[in-house]
Amino acid sequence: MVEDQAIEIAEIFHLLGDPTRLRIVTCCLEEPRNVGEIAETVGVSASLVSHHLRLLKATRLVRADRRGKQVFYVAADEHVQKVLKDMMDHVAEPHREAL
Amino acid sequence: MVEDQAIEIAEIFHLLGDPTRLRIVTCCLEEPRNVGEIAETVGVSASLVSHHLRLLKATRLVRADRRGKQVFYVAADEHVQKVLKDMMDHVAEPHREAL
DNA sequence: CAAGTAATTGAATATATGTTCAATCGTTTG
DNA sequence: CAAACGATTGAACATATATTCAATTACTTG
Repeated sequence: MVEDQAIEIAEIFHLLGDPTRLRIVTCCLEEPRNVGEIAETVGVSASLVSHHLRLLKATRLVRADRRGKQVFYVAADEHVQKVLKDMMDHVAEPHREAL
Repeated sequence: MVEDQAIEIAEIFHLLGDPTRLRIVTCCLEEPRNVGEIAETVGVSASLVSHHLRLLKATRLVRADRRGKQVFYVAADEHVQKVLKDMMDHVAEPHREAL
């Protein structure tokens, strides 16, 4: 893997590497959710959610869609879903000791 | 996703979210590589590689195997490979503008 | 157009983190 | 056993980052 690729991919992993941000992404993985919903679901302030969404949007991990006063966010594509699913499998798998 | 899961998964993403560390993991993805090889391939000091490998080992993303003076490291399981592959697909995909 | 609601922004801060350098440890071998 | 080699460790430091709070923007509606 060349360094440019590594930097680009690491940037995405880095975004998913914060618990709050990860929960924000998973919150709008299936269907668009507005900032208020996300904030309540994740259990943090709308301000914090907005800060995180700005980063996620900048890297195209989510897309924004304003409807009146609210802004709805949804996960950008299916790769994110696959990555998350693989990672959940990884965590679910029992640890192998002393191979 | 519950918070405990989020924290555990985010911890792994966080480890892959640093370019140097990501390159270290990909370096020993196919076959075991010793610290010196990894350091030369990635282009950083053995000390830095060792620091990163300690974190990666603690989260079971890599496993260590000493052979004489050298210590060989290899990626822990196939989930990491799948996750990396999905992410490379994601990056490779052309960006969709103005959907 | 004023009030109210939803979301964003910016500054400030406390904390976490990547990297370097020197010292130490574990192993082999002369 | 001493020297050499590979790897690890710890301290120190500069930088990055998550979070909070207050102020501001965007939009709707009375």
